[in-house]
Amino acid sequence: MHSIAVQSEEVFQALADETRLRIVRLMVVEAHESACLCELVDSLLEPSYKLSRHLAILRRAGLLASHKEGRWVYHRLVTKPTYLKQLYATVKALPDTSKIYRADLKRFRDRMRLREDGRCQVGIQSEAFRSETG
Amino acid sequence: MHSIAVQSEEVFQALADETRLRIVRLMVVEAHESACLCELVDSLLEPSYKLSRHLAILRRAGLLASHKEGRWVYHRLVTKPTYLKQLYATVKALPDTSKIYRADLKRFRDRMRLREDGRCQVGIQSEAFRSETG
DNA sequence: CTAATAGTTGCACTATAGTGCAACTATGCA
DNA sequence: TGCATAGTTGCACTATAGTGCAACTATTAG
Repeated sequence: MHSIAVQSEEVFQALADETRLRIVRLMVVEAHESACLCELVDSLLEPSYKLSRHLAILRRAGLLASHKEGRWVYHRLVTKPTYLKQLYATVKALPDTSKIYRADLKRFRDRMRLREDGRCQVGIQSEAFRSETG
Repeated sequence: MHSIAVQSEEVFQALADETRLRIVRLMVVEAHESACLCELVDSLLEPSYKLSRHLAILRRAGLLASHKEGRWVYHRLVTKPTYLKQLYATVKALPDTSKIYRADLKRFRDRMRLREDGRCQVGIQSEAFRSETG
């Protein structure tokens, strides 16, 4: 799973970008759960191409594992090596200095409620979420 | 001390560089101790202008606090907010994938032994340390 | 089969970050 | 006082990272 070949500073590089940190902040809330791209798109109000790219970086750094179910790719946090557990503890302890996180989290929780049978079925709903927080 | 104005991703940016991570890896060993630039120069075998720059970045991100004693500036880790404690726990748990850290640590320990009265008095000794590890 | 769409990626561009060289500032010693 | 040196920083440059647009691939529904 987690490749020993990943350079140590790469895990910090993975979180050194605002968007990627926003993604991981949402996912550490329920670290055993997964989220698909459209759920993240709706929560973060960021374009899918952008988030798809960032998810790839997180995956390459060993923080995310992904699996496909039909059209949907679900991403979950990798929690196995100790240092990743510690890293997520760091993320959880961060203050919300720019207030972005709280709004992200609310949208995320609302968005996850749209699941049916524990899976995302509705695709991207950004327009609805955008006007809610407008 | 630690400024509330620091952006969250900045603490990860601070460690997203190999050299800066090498610095912090040495300092977490004895988190209550401090080190001056020449001690780090000799341990990491990197030029002083480079390390001085990197130390400034770590300071700006809130990870380091510095104080001057005569010609020497001593730097120590800031441990106060919970997330920094967690961050250093992450650093401690990292594997030494590229084997650099072990050599750094040995030089660091050797170099700290050159202190007199708990203070660095000898200035930069890189040449001596370079041939030791040559 | 066609159309819609979740998700990915090429290309080109802009923005940001790291660093070598040289010079500077501050401190201590002879 | 002059010299040495710990430590810092300006300048110019190279390297790296993020992103918008457009196009692509894979899956599903009608």
